[in-house]
Amino acid sequence: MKRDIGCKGIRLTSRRVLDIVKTFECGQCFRWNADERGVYTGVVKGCAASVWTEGDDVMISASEKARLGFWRDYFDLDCDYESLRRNITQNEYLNLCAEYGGGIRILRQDGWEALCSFIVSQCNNIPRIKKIIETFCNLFGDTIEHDGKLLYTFPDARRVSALSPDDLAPLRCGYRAPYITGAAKAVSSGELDLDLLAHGGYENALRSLRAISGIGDKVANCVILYGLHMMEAFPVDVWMRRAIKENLSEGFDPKALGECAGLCQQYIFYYARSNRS
DNA sequence: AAACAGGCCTAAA
DNA sequence: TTTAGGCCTGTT
Repeated sequence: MKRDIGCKGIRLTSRRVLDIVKTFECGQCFRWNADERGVYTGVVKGCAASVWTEGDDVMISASEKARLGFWRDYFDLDCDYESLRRNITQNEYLNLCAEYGGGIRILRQDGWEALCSFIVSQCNNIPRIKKIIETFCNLFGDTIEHDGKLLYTFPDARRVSALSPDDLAPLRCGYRAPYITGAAKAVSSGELDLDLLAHGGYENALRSLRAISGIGDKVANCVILYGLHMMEAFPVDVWMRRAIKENLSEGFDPKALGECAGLCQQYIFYYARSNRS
């Protein structure tokens, strides 16, 4: 019912700054789900929220536990995307992608969740990725209540490190199961310190992540971009490879995009996926 | 039925 | 350093 939502929400930002449908559906995250009214509900770092659009405003209803600043950070609202976008307008194709993807935010997700999620994503499709992660949370996460409903947190690395690949059989994630438990052991033991990596530079993060079994160049770049919040990361999958080949010059180098690379990648990816045949 | 899906690992040149 | 084949599973 609409009235419930109307009274409890507070304004997060404008719809021009944050397009929730594009942001949640552009493939960077897997745990936000819309109801029939278009209200998205998700759990971030143990905190639940519902987000929706009302006229020109984006509204949010979250528990007391997480202040508004927490969600502003998650949606990267302190970063000026307009100035980032100016860096790519000189190329006609990139400009088209940027126009099409206007309102997309690169979410500042939890590093461990991003790590697991993109391990699961390899050679997989989005509905199945979402299902595997949902089962993962339902089985091994903690329960929290939000808006009268029971939700699940993403299981932390310590919890998962105590599991065997066989324990993950209900996920039906196949050969990825040992990758997940192995990564959990690396993170919970401190061998892989994601907080440290977030401040230690792109190249260092890439090297450290790739040392983990099951993490190659593509997954590592996704973790760096979505989980460690380094905008120079530029994940290239089969969609990106094709889009680049068909639309950009042979000498295209994402490094030239600098701090805009990650956002630019998201625009290209979203445009390619949205206009597939 | 057989191929493919938002890769990665290993073995082999 | 690059390339082929295999891999869990679900869908087409």
